[in-house]
Amino acid sequence: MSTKQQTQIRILEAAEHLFAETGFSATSLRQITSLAEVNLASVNYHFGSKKELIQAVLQRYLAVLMPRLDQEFTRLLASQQPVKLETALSVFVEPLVELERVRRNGTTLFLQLLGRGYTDVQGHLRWFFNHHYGRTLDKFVLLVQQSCPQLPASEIFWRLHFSLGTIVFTMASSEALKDIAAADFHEVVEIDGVINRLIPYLAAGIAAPLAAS
Amino acid sequence: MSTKQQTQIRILEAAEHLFAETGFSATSLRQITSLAEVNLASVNYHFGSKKELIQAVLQRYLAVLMPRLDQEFTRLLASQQPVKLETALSVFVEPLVELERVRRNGTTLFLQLLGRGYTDVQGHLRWFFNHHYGRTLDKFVLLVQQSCPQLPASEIFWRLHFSLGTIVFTMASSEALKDIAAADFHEVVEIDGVINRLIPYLAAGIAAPLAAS
DNA sequence: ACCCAATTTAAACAGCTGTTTGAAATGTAC
DNA sequence: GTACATTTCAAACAGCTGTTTAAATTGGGT
Repeated sequence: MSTKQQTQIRILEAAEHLFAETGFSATSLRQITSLAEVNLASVNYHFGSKKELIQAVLQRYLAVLMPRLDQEFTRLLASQQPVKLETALSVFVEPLVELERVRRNGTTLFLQLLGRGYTDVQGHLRWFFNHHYGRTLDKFVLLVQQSCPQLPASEIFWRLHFSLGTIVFTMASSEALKDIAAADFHEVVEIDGVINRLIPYLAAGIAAPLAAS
Repeated sequence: MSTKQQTQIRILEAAEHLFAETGFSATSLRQITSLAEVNLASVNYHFGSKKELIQAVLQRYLAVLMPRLDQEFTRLLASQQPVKLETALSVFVEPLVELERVRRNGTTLFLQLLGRGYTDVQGHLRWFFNHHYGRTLDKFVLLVQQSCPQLPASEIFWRLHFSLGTIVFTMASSEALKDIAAADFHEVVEIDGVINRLIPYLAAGIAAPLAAS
């Protein structure tokens, strides 16, 4: 019993590390099992297939994060007057940072995995997300719509996807960016530093005045 | 002579189509050669390797685009007073749209390829870019710095990379986004429509007020 | 028509991929 | 300690990858 969990967790931790670093399809099961120091066949024995392993890796974080977010969205929606956009965005920070409890460097790992999930296997994660957490995401969209009543829904759709791109790309390449920032500006930035730099950028972008068409 | 070019071009056009749609590493040479209706070995004969084929695909557009951009940047830098940020960003539009001349749907194809290049083979394209077009990119950064004198250089660094992420992610998944927009908002958007929606978003994000730290 | 170079072709190469198999080992309950 | 279920393991599977080879074909210049 303890041995079984031992193996499963060894696989999960090796997998998420390699997935975040190199991407899902570029990481082979043999790389994972040799880093985890387990037998190759144990991935298929414990998880069924590589695809299901990927889902298990993501679910470990999503199962913690999404209920927390849902709770926060619901709380903000219940307040009488519409919230400020920056407030709605800031709601992400604490639940994300709490992923450190799932695992050391959990926040960075999860955000990198999210980035990989969207760019690696195109469209797959988007479907998975909408299917499992559509309700929660709808609440957030509603929150943004309330905070930007001057923007038509279609414009908010586009700008939220622009923002998703900003986050996902930044996180997928956050290691490289942190290295460049350190070299060029002698600046040491941690993951919450990146998040706190992102929020004003995203808030300004989402709430930007409409272009004169 | 005409036959040789015929084959090379058939390969390039099949390759860029598949690369844009599925990504570089997920596209096999056999997919390319069977779509192009040429022999498998002709890729290695004409281009040397898959890696060099990828570079050739990108260079076909970059060789047209980057000199045009460099010219525009130089022109704007020569003007006496600093330009508005939206002006600096708008400079990209026309050269990008002119890629339609390289090939039908050239703008979309190139931007998708750019997205793939950054997300697919992590870090590789970034190096390639800085190495070949670093001078041009520096001019653009200077332009942005002049238009946002209140922002420290390091903040501009981060925000420009946020913007790169926005563009690259949006373009890599632009087909999916256009489909969703059509289904949910009965909205027909073309590539220049996406670009024109991006500019106010990016301009507002880059010029966002500094967060109170 | 001949020659030489450029190009195309089918076949095979070694290496990697995810997955399956059946036997060996381990753990657990009686 | 014996029986049973769980887990590990080495080996092999078929299928795909990019690349190379050497022979066959094609092209243009003389």
